[in-house]
Amino acid sequence: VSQPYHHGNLRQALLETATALAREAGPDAVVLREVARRTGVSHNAAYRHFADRDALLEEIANEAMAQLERLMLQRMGEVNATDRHERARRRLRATGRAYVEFALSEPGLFEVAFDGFTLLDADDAYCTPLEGPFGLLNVVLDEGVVAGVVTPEHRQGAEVTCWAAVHGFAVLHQRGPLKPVPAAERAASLEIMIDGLERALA
Amino acid sequence: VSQPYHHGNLRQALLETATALAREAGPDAVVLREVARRTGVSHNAAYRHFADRDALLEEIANEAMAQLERLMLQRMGEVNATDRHERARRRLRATGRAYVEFALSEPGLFEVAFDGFTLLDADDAYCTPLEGPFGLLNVVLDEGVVAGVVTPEHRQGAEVTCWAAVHGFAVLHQRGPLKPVPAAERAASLEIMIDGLERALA
DNA sequence: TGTACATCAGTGAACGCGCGTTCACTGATGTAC
DNA sequence: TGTACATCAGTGAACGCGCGTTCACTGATGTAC
Repeated sequence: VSQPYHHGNLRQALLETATALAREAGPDAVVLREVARRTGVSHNAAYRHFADRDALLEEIANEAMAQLERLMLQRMGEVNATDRHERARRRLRATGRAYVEFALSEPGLFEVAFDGFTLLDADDAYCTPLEGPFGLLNVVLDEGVVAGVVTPEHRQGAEVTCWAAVHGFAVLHQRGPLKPVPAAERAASLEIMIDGLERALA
Repeated sequence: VSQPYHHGNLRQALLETATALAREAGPDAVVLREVARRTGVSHNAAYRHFADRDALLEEIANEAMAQLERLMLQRMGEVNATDRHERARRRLRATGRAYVEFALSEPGLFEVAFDGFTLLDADDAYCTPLEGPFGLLNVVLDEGVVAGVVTPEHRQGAEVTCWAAVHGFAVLHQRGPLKPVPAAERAASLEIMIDGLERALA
């Protein structure tokens, strides 16, 4: 037999295939039978490792969210200004830019990351997420207050404003009516928006 | 026969049923066979009136977009300030609020309205939409410039900033991670965001 | 005014597709004695 | 060191589902003469 009966690390292999499918075409493309096919395994083998399709999707979503966070952290880390004020400003901007960058360069993963919430009920417990991209945004905003980039009065609710702006920008350009806007113009208009956000927070 | 063989206005009836389905559960719920079932007609009768499922969906999407625009116009019209500056300010705010109001009160239609663009290719011709909700936003922003609510330097790109903000706000609360935020808190945070946008434009 | 006939609107059966999930199974692995 | 046996991982067939779309049809309508 060319392939051993026991795969060895099927769980990981399935996750990778599924992630690849998600990258290519979003959540709907993550189809159990196709994942199995591509991994070269029978169509029901996945049930040894995941309760059902939703469980598999959830893991991909978590990983995607982590990737988004990692990119934000990386872009923040690339800021090398020494001046405290300037540094906080740039880190704030870098965070927002990274969010949009991820959404537009990995549309499938971005979609998967935010799709799980559809199942969420409107009257589920609301736990302020201190972790993840949202948590990171809060950190950077707090830095902004300390460095004088964000006025204390404008700090409250700033998370939502900033998040909404970058998220909306991403969605409108990724799969919305602004999809045909050329990349250069899109980049310019993102800078304009971030300028505006800075003014809103100052 | 209780029902006449010829329906008389089947096209309209199908559209209404389909819109009802879209309202209840979004684009995926608009299933030809279900539309036919609910309209009390054979499952393929729709093909006399629509080329295919996509054609039907597109009509619902257009109608949904028109409804969104109508709500925005209505809320703008309800502003009764006489002072020019105050009036422009309030109309601007009302426009944004109406956008979010529609998205959250008619999530299914809102989703349908923006779903058609998924098929759009990234390198399709980019025609600045002078009509529709986006056009309306531009009108209100121009009014803002005249009335001194929006600085001329900040007018450029303001459409995208404002649109992105309200759209992101809507999406995050409608089917995103902010879904569990209670209505009162959500309303307050929307006002904070609009305050911020005003500062960004001034 | 009456009737033949073209046209239109709706029907019922069928095609082809693909999915998620379950069932009873078989092949491989490793551990206790 | 060798072997019985429990356990685990993967298989193949099948179930039940529902969809969009097409085909050849039939029932109703209206118009030309």
